[in-house]
Formats: sequence, C-alpha cells, structure tokens
Amino acid sequence: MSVPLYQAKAEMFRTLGHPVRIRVLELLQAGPRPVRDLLSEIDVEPSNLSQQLAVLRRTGVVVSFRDGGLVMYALSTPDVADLLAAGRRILGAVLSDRDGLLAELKAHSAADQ
Amino acid sequence: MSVPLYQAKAEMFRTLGHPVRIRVLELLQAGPRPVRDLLSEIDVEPSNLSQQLAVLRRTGVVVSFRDGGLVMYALSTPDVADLLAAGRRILGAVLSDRDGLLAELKAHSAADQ
DNA sequence: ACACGAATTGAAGACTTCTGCAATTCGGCA
DNA sequence: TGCCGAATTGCAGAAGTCTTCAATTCGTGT
Repeated sequence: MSVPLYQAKAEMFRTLGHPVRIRVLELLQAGPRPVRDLLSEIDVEPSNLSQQLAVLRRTGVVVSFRDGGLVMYALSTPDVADLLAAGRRILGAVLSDRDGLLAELKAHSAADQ
Repeated sequence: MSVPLYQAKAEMFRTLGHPVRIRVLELLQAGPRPVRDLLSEIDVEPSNLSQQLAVLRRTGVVVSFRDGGLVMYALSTPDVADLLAAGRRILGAVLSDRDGLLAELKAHSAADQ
C-alpha cells in the first residue's frame, strides 16, 4: 500500500476533525440544505462557515449547487452517515468509564441521528 | 447537543487524520503488536512513532501494556475497524471519477484489511 | 442598469501540530 | 550493580490550521 493512499485516508479523516464541519455533516444527513439554514443552526461567522464548507467540498464529502437565490449543500455519498455512526460508537466505548460526556452522548444519540 | 460533545467527536476524527496513525490502526486490526514491529513496518523515526502513539493513547483508541522487554499496543475497541472500513468506502466513492488513486485502492483493499 | 442579500475569497495574526534531535527512563539480564 | 536495547520525553524550528476582517462575486428582482 502506497504512501499517497495513506495520505488520502488521513486527509479524509482530518476533514471531519472540526466541530463545525462535524455539525454540518450531521445536519446534511437529513437531506440537502441551504447555507442560510446551516448558518442559523450553527452559530459561527458566515465567512467561517464558508471556509469550513470549502474544506468539505475540497475533500469531496459534500457537493454544492444553486437553487434560486440560495446555495445548497448535500452529502456526496450516504456512506458519510456510516462514518459518523462508527465515530459515535467509538466515542461511546472510549468514554464509557471516563468523564461526564458519556451520559450526554446516550441522552442525545437518538435525536442527533 | 452540546458544543463539548461536538468537540469530542471532532477530536476523535482528528486523531485519525495522520498517515502514520492510520497505518498503526490498520496494523493493529490484526491484533496486538509490539512497538518494535510497528517501527519495522512504518518507516518513521522511533521518536516520531512514539509521539503518534501517544496521540492515539490520549484519545483512547489504543491501549498499551508491557510484555517482557517489549511494549505492546492494541485497539481499545474493535469498533475502530468499522471506522476505517467506512473511511475506505467513502474514499472509494469520492475518488470514483477523479485521479489514479482509485485503481490502487481497489487493487489493495483485500490485502490491506 | 442598479441595488440588494447571499455566499465566497483573500489575507493576516494567533494558535496548534509535526518532525527530528538529544537526553532520559525503564526493564531485563549478565 | 552496571550495561544494553526498547521506548518515551522535552524541546525548537518549520509547517499547517483556525478565525476574523474587509473586499468581492454572483444571481435576483426592480
């Protein structure tokens, strides 16, 4: 297995390694959404959100298109949901006897899908 | 869902966002291995590998223990394998009509499990 | 053509991560 | 006890990421 392939994999995971970007992906699991909506739910500067969306676009995990006066974003593949779900499971396993984040993870896991 | 939980999720993914760390996790999927072995397979300075192992330990995705004269590392939960598999699938989907990395991904996917 | 809101881009400073070197710790064994 | 290899730690410079500001693009509607 070549070094470039490992770098591609690493880049893929690094793309998810930011709270705003995780949040965007979770919101997009429910279907395409305009930037407008993401902005109203995420509490971040518009320019910052745009930067994070650009990171997600560059790696190819989301795509964007225009619909009327709004720009829409969508997951490029539903496989992203599996990745997020696997991340949740590991977080649960890892936190299971550590700090108070676990209770919260459990309490919200259904709503956060 | 609280901000700290998003940060924990992001941290989890960021932990995987490095070629050496990805490589270590893939090697550990086959079972516990001593640092010695990892070093012989990864081509990185010993101190650098130690730093990356420390990152993985801090997040809790791997654990370490001593066995005779060697330090062993192992996955803390088999769920990590799911995460890597999901990453591979997304990479395949994302690269499917881009550059030459796709062919390589396919050619090696069985051996790289 | 013009003005407006929506979204993106560019750039700078603060901050974090990465890498390699030298020094250190730690256990096992003569 | 003293030595040896295995692994880790501390550190400093280089490289990369994050955030915010101001400026810009782009389409829509008048």
